Amino acid sequence: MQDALRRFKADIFQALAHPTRIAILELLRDGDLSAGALIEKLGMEQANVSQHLAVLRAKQLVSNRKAGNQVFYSVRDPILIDVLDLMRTYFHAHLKESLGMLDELDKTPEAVR
Amino acid sequence: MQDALRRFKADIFQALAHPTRIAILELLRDGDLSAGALIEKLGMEQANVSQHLAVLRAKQLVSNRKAGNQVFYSVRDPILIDVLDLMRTYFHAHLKESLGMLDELDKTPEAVR
DNA sequence: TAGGAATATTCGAATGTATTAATATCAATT
DNA sequence: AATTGATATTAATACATTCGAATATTCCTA
Repeated sequence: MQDALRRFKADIFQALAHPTRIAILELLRDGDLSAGALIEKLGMEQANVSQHLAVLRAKQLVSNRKAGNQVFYSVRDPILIDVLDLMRTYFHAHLKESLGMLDELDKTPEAVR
Repeated sequence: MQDALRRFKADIFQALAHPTRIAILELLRDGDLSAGALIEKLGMEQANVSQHLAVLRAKQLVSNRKAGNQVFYSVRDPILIDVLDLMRTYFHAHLKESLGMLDELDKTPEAVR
């Protein structure tokens, strides 16, 4: 049982373990977006984004609703946003040591982080 | 820059994306443990655990200190524990739907979750 | 109902990750 | 300095993930 739980947790983290999927969740932070809107904002291949969305769907991190021609995605549980926020705190505390990005970080507009 | 940040975040999540590594962090929750103690508690191959520890070290999720013959590990930043706790809340909210574990879950002693 | 727009799926090649077995390193002890 | 105990590293194999290209599906509208 413990192990099943940990596999479940690991699966969620695995779903978060890609820059594009993180970008998607961050874009969905403030509300729904259509697949097309995501593709445009990400500036990536349609198929690629669609595949990443499939991963997020499979792990149930997002929910989707069809509206005619389009599919709108949203973050399924706001706890996930809390997790991302907590991690952001973590990243800010450790990015400097981990990479040599301290100067760049300080110059980065708030909105970007 | 944005992208570098997301790669960094994804890397951290990647480090968390394995049941054994989650188990290690959970074992380290309440204090340091030697590699040997971890190996014993996990009941896994020495080399395997050591490699997972290497991943956690590489991503700086744990710190280690040598004490003679042994190496003691600890969670480097308590925020990580908070993240795991948040995730636990998440799992409890969604485990039932995600897997068919509801019965097992209800039978599981509190201490295990 | 044919065509077009939006999205999803499948396939293959490249790359990355996990595991085991074998070996190496390092510190303590004799 | 040789041996032992604790931990780390390397190498090989198996398995999973990612990506782009091509194709399929679904819904809308002419």
